[in-house]
Amino acid sequence: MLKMMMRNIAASSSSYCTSRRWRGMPCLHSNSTVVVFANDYFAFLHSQPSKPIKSTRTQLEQPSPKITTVEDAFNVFDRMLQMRPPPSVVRFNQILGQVAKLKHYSAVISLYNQMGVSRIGHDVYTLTILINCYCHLNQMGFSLSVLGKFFKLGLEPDVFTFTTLINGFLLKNRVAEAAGIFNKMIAGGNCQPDVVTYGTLVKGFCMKGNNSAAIQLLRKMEEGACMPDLVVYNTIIDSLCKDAQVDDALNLFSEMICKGIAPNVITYNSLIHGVCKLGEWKEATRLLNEMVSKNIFPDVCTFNVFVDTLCKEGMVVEAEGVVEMMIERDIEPDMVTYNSLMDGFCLRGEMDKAQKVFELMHSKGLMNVVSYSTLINGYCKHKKIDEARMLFLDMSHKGLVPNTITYNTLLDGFCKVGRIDDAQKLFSEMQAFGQLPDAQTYCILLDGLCKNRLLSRALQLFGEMEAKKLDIGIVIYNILIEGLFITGKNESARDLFCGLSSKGLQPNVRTYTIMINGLCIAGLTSEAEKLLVEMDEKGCSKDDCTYNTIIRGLINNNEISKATVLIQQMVEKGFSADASTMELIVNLLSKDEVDPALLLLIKGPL
DNA sequence: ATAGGGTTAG
Repeated sequence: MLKMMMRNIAASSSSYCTSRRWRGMPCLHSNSTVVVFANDYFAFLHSQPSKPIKSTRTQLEQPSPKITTVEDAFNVFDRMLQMRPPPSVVRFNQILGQVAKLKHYSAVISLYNQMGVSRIGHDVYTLTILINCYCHLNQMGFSLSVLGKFFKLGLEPDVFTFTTLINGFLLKNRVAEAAGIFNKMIAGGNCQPDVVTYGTLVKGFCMKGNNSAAIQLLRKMEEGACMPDLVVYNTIIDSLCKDAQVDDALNLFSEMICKGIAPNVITYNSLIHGVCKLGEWKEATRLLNEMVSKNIFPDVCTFNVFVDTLCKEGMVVEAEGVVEMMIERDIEPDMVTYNSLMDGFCLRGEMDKAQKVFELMHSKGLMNVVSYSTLINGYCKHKKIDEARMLFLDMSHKGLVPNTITYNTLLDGFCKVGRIDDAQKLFSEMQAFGQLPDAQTYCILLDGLCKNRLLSRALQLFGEMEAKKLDIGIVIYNILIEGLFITGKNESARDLFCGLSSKGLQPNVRTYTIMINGLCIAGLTSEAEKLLVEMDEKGCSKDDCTYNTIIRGLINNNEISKATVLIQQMVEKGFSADASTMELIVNLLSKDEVDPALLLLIKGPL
């Protein structure tokens, strides 16, 4: 089996380079890095003992039957309500708590209402569970009215209650209110925040992308307020990893260990995810080795990170190998696993295989909104819009509610095949069904309108965005500027660009590239070159797209020597010519208009 | 005895 997998890897490795991360590096090299990793990884896994199988004794020792479904809960609850005298509120709380853990928050609320009808009393625990459910259902208003109930009943909210509320506000991005409760706790004296309260706030900072504030709070905790625990460290380590600050994460990781706090599987999963995203396979393997040497065993999440990373690098065959290994090791692949695999096939355009995974999931009863969105995305990206639409209709029949991401995916699909009217219909439809458009929705639609040269409709949409007081960022202006160039409104494009700073916005690398492209097409290469200088001055570094754009622009305007200088610069910086730039260069070479050494430079040593 | 914070996929 392993040998078979190795053969698969060897056979498939040379052609499987779709990595964006290693763009600019010779393809073969990047692949061999991955293969080295994959070999190490597979060999490594086989050399490790399996995770100890849970003894059946502990299962027998469980005092009460565990509730695994909402139906169970309703049945047990019914029986309890009929008992005379009724069981204590503690028993009811246990059921509510378990259903809440299953994330069936509205079920908890209806169970709670049944308690009320049967005149079962409730206590601080009950109400705290209730608040938590309303928080997760985005109904902070009800959460607060439950808080009012405390006072009416003469109950004292405790640190659990306040922490739950703080978490609720943070989930809704209402940081000020969350901080308000926290400060009142500190000032109040009788209910001080504990490590969970601090941990919740740390998470809030991390969600806002403010890692340094999170670390500051950590330091404050260390000073004595209350000692940080593993969860607090995990929160920050994960956030650092998500922001590609893996070195900082690893430093914090060592610091944590020095303080005597042992990492767990979650810590390692975050770190492995972080290094995988950077393409650092060796480091991922090292961490995997390290965790097992500490008797921390990879779980479904760990494997999913590897499956997903391999899929995103185009190595679906290898990812399938990892899935087989999971099964071998008694770790059941879950929705996340299959969704990643499906996405991997979609990325490679192997839609039949993606469809097969989808059907497999269906037969296992493992389908969620993400599964549909992923496959819809696959079909859209390959312009099979009708298949995508069918799936979209099918998911509603299965009782799955399309979310904003699903709508965005399909919207983009319609736009990319030029079906703008369908897109705008869907845009109204999503709002009618209560799915709020987000920033990305507007970007997709605006871009669709611009790319299809429907500038007046684009400007109308932009007007709506302004009227709704939406936060209009640089990405939206990039789309508009490009749209103005596409429709030949060069002057307006330049005006919009020049007016950015007055709106408090900084052009980014994409903005400059769009400007450079537009100016070159208009024949204004010297102005485009001025922007290149401006980028340097403003510390906005050029990417491969910028280089390809200016080089193409110069060649098309017959400024070959200037183009040559930039080609050299591009290669020195580790970027490479894309297909269309390459075509232009090859064309020049055939006309003897450029130094043949240049081709070698671009293509690399033959 | 029962309640609150941390990991993976579109």
